[in-house]
Amino acid sequence: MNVRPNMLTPSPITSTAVQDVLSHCKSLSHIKQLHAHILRTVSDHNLNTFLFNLSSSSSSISLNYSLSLFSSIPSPPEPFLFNLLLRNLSRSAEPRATILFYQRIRHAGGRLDRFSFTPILKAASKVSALFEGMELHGLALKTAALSDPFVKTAVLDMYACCGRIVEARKAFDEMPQRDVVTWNTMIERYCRCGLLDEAFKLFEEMKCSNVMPDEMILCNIVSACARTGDTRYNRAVYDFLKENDVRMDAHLLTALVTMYAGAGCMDIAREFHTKMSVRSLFVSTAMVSGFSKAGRLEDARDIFDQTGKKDLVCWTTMISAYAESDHPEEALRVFEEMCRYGTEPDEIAMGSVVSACANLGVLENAKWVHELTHRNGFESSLTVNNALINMYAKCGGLDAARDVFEKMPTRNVVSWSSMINAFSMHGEANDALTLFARMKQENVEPNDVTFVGVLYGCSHSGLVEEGKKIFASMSDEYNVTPKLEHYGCMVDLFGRANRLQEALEVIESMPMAPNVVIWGSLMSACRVHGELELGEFAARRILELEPDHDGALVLMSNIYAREHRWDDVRKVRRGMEEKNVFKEKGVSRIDLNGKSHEFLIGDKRHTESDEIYAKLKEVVSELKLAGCVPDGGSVLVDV
DNA sequence: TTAGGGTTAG
Repeated sequence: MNVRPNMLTPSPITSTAVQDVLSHCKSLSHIKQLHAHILRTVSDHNLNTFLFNLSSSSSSISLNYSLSLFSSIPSPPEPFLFNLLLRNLSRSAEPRATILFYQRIRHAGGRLDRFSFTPILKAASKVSALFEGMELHGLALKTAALSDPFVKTAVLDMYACCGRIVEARKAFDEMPQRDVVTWNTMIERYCRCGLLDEAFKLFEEMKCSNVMPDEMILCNIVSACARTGDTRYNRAVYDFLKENDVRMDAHLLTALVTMYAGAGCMDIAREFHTKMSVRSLFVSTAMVSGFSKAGRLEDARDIFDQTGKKDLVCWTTMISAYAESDHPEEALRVFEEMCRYGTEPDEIAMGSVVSACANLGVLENAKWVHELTHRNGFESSLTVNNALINMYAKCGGLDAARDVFEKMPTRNVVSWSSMINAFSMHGEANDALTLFARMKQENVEPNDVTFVGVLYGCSHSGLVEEGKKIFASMSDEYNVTPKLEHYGCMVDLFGRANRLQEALEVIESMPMAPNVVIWGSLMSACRVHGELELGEFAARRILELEPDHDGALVLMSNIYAREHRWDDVRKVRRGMEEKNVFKEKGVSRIDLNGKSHEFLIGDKRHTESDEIYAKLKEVVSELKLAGCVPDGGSVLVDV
């Protein structure tokens, strides 16, 4: 770089030349050379231009150099000289430097003008410097800069960012006039600290005050609506946008798509999604997630396939979509594809793969995925290990689940609950209770999920008294309010133990309305114990809630059949056929030497079907000899 | 020679 046209008599360079040369300065020594040249030409004007241009740069070298220049100026500088520097310091990675510089100006007896306040206040907001912010507020009041709406909005924002939302609102209320930016600042800050109702109230007030909301404000309102999870707001927003013909930019569309996708309104989400000219990965991932939650896997896959460069979150969304909707094989395929494309899984991605394997229910696959987690370095990951416990439990690998649990370096309440649930699922209620006691010894607070596991174990193993005690301890000892599923466990506990009256009492004493599952539990208990009258009562309650409930309809027709009310039987059966209601069939699956064998009721598809039925006959006759008589009551008409 | 507001996925 050569900024010296003549070594002996340097001539002054023009402002544009200063700007141009400065833009080519790559290091501190370049800047110093230029500075030296300007000093030798003794031009105040050029020095100011030099300062301006230094201050307008975003590089920290230039900003630091202009700071050092200011400290060498003997008399207090005029605001027009440093306002640009304040602005760029406040936007830099070190906003605190703005406040330090401001303090130096004050110390040197310099004054601020209305343009100086906003960047310093902004810096105070960024670093939560409430004390300095308040000082500036006072100073603005004294110098009448506060009459400037920009300064007032910055003061408001400073209070809100420093956690003083009440003071922010006070500043807002004191403003004689508010434009759309002021309204938005206040609304956005309310949203940020979770005061959504206040934000909505203010939005309504704003509309009454004849200020038209713009896309930024609507963006905030939409995101607030999404956060409430209250779908009534969604419709209101939609109508407002349609009625007012609002212009929509990418931010607003993003907020809209994520809100509607999150709420499961996928057709509206798609409407906005197609309006986007550039679709960010965020938005596409939100669409994939929304479609998969709405059970529309093919639509989810379409969006996923249309998405160009995918990141880990996007891949994971698709993997869990398949894992959670009974397509575990597809989940594993997508995972393998992701790895082929060179995306390394993290804990969450790995957890989704593990839960896909859990739903596959095949122990061989479970072992394979377990190895995979080790190969990827997740041996000590809490979430992955928790998922492994659940996976092994669902795949019949109780010992493997226990092994994972015992080897975990750290455990949380999820780990304990998962292991307790694993024991309960396998009918090992005593082990579940022992583990529950150990959990207590190790001072891990149980949560509602833990109690579902413990109570489930008790009900399946007939530990009625133990179950009663534990249920009572929930609120007495642990401050966990029983939910619907806990009452369900209690109904099941009494029902299985043929204490049907007590089961009914649980239902009657519940603080919430019993659902189909609760009545269903009572109904099956009645069927098993031949309590037809109470069973019919439960079945009727179910049919009130869900007229096509297969189990209740089958039970009703069986009851009528026992009583030889054949007309009623035919009526129920015909109704079921007309409405295409079929008893959902339970599937049994056995994995043998890496092969999975599936059986339905009356199923003859298996290649060794004849041998299997012959063996079954043998077993049943041995059972009869041992005094066990199969109950044909519930298959009277069903078969 | 300058100024105040935004969204978002597993």
